[in-house]
Amino acid sequence: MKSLSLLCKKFLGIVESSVGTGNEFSLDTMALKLGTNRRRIYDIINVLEAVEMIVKQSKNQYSWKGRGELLHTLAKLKAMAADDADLLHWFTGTNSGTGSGGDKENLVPPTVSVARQQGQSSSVMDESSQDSIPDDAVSCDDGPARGGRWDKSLGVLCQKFLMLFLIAPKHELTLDKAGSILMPMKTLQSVALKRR
DNA sequence: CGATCCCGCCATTCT
DNA sequence: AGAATGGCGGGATCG
Repeated sequence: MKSLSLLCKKFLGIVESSVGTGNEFSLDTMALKLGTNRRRIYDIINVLEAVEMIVKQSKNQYSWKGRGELLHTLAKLKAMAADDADLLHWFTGTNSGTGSGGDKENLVPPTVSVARQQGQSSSVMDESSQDSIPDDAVSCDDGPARGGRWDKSLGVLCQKFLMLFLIAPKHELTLDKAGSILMPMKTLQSVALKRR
């Protein structure tokens, strides 16, 4: 009764019925309505934000974009994944897990480069042309939809995970394989810097 | 018993 | 400094 998946379903139910596409809602309100603490809401929001169903407006404020763009978002993620040579090689080459055929020896897990941002405000958006939004006021740098902390968050991890799924043969993936690709290799330094 | 998952402490990163 | 975020260890639960 407290699973994250159930919480997420309730979240969607509430946001779709009492918020409506294009409207805003506050994190606190959702926590209250769901009878849970803020911490859990962040988990849900991060994922929904990763698939662009939610957009952060300001602190504590988010807007519901609906499921309308979901397919487009997935398509963009898939395109980005298909563009990553290392990633493709990782799947086609010999390797642990779903072994298929074989040539070289073990490959070094590629570092999927999704939000390789230098600035901030990111999303899957990248594509090509300078399409829509002709600069203007609050540019992409520090618009209302802040983002300084987007990198290395549950959000990017979520997008990367989806990318793996989207290009995986038969759309199947083992947790071990996903982990080996998504988790950056440890170094003595990183281990030493571990908390405590 | 190993694999999963939830709770919530507390480090980070904003205002 | 206080508030907003969210990483992550550890205990609870599942199969």
